[in-house]
Amino acid sequence: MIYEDLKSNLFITNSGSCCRKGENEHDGHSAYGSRTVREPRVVVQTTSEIDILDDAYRWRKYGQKVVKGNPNARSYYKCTAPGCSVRKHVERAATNIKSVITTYEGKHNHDGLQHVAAQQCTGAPIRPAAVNGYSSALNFTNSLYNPRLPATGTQESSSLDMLQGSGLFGYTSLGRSMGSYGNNTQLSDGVYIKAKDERKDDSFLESFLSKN
DNA sequence: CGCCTTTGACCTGCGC
DNA sequence: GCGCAGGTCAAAGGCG
Repeated sequence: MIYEDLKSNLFITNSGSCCRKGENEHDGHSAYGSRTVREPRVVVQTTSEIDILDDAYRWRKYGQKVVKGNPNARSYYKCTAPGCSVRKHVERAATNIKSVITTYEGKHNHDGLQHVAAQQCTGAPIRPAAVNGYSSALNFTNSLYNPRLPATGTQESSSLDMLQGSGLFGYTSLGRSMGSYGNNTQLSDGVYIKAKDERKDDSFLESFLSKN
């Protein structure tokens, strides 16, 4: 209802916009405030009860911050895979509590699915706490998993197709892992991709896709 | 025991 | 130069 302004935003941006100092350092280890985010950035906006869009990778939360203009804190996650420095930020839209904006930075240098598969084989949890915290409030439609949601479904669910269609992030397969959690991560309707900078998007997307 | 979340402090970049 | 805002680190505690 309210997500007028925010609705339907799944866009990929290629950052590097902001700053650039110390780009060699990568990993952001050398500097604290490494807004030196030079990696491709993908912004995914979903309409979901849960904060976390489970994407077949394991993430460790390393920080949380309240950003200006948004009463909802933004959470910072890092991919826990060794050698993988991909980060993501998750925040709820100020205007719509159900809108979850997830920003990915960097490229996974490993196979998320296999990673997950391994996790699942070993019985290791993938996204424990954060998801669990919300799971009770969910009805497990698991729309990401189901590529063929009934057209009569909600607006949110219908948007999935677009995502699936674009193959973005290979969410098609990611859904598998999501299925295991039963996350009801629904993308808002009219999801689209916006490439700010075409240059790296492709490789970035490819990397996402190739991992699946 | 290992992994993850929480939380406060710290650092950096940017605008004024 | 100063203050603000955003981003990250690291210690402590919790949970499976």
